[in-house]
Amino acid sequence: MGVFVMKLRTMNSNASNTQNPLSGAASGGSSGTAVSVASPTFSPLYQQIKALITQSLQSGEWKPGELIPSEIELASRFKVSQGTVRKAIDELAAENLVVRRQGKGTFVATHHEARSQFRFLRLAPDEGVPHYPENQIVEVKRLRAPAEVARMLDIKSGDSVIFIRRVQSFSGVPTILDDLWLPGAIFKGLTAERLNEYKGPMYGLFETEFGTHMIRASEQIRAVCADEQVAQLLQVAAGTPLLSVERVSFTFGDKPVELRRGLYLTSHHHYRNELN
Amino acid sequence: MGVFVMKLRTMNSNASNTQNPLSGAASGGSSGTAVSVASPTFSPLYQQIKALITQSLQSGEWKPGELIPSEIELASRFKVSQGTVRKAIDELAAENLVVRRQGKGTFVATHHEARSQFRFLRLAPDEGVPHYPENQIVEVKRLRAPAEVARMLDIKSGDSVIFIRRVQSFSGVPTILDDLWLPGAIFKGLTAERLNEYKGPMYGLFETEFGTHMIRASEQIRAVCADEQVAQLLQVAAGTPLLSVERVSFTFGDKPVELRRGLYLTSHHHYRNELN
DNA sequence: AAGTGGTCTAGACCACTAT
DNA sequence: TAGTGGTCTAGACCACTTT
Repeated sequence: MGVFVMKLRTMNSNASNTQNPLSGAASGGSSGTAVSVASPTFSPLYQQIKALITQSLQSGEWKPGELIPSEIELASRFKVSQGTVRKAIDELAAENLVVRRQGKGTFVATHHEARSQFRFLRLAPDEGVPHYPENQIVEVKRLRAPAEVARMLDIKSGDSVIFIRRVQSFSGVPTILDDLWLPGAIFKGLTAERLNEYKGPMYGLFETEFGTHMIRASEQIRAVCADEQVAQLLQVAAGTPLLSVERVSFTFGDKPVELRRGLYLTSHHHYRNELN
Repeated sequence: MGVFVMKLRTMNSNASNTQNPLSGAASGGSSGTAVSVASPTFSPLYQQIKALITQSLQSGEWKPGELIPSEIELASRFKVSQGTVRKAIDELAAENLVVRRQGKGTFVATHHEARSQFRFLRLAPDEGVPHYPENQIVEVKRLRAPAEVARMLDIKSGDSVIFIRRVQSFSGVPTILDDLWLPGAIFKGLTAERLNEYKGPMYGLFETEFGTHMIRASEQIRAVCADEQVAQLLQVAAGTPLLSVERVSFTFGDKPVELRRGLYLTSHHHYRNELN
């Protein structure tokens, strides 16, 4: 591994420390590692280290919830200073891929924690504290991906996808109707039983049972009116205004692995967003 | 100023460098400076420096768009290392209070820049690239703050507030109806003429003309139906579903200085949100 | 007491911009 | 050429957690 990093180091004119007087050698288009440069842009060492750590996260060398090696140990492994490892981990922590705990170590982020329950659920009650809703699976079936769905999931039209429809309720009041489309190749074997058995956030199940960790998502929000079918499922009058939240979720490598269309009843809840 | 920082330093058991062997002295509840501890919690030096820089931003010592002193100069002024100043500025940059430009320096953030035009405007067209909308001021008047508005703006019920109603259009199509309430004490002299004369983002005008820089905002989003009056202003049928976006904007010191209720037509646009 | 992340410093060199 | 922010290192000590 040391040699590997040395290689990386020489890929940039970045050898500033006196102990490693490797110089010049602007980014050569040599072997095609994951970190190799697509453009001849400058890439600092800590970014390369970050990429290496991310690879270990993706490959499952360190699993969600587990402790990763200490900064000193990683520095030794990669043959860089602790400060450089620290900066790499700083960015990973900012992206919620890992969680730092002073005195204990750095842990792989997981969706099985109270802390991250509301990271992807932005609907909050107008009054009172947020609660996690009850789930009711309405339907689970396999189908062939329509063109639109295939495009969003970056798979071929007609490929197998798993369709899930569920209703989420707060204190027994139906509030969210979700339709999900998941690539069949990744979520093979996902059934209504498994979804119903599982108590907790769906992304936790995906992470544990299918090895797929959602790391970010992109949402498009619109206002729509409930049609007859939706109105019945949410137990409201047809024509009731609803928030339409279309989400694409991504795992490592910016790979889309979930398409979701949520309809939110906002009579007593709202979608919360902080602009910074 | 040097003495001031020395004081700060001794407020924590934080004097780790060998050149400044000030020791112990756990946070005493002494004099009430801006940085003084409300709770006896540990506050690192760079946070204190960050607070001092923020004060200079708030006081207008460095105005929006201007260059602030270099890291080395600030380090000298505050009698700390460049690395400590750097970490303070890193956080200010992450919060969009300043902008770093390699080789040029660090600048005070401003709302008069293409970069930040869409920081507080999340409505994007379903197809094509985002554009900044045309403004049409419908109404500007002074009134006494209703209880609800006063509560949100942290002023007294009945205090003077300025009410603004405007319509924003994309390519001539009315899409956003905004109602704004601003504290009269801060925005004294704001008229329809000034709003109409001014080309560019409203927050830029607030920043330049009223010395009030919005630094963050909190939004609550719901789905509603257009009533008769709204429908007429947006030139749609009554009952059309609209996004209701209720925003409270804050300036330094978490002081609320704007209440805004936007109604967004989402037939050909959507509210974009990235979850990380 | 030992190990972890968190802070702070000092010094070197690199990348970028302006003069 | 000089000045700025950006990266990298090495070493010290602090705060927190566990043994």
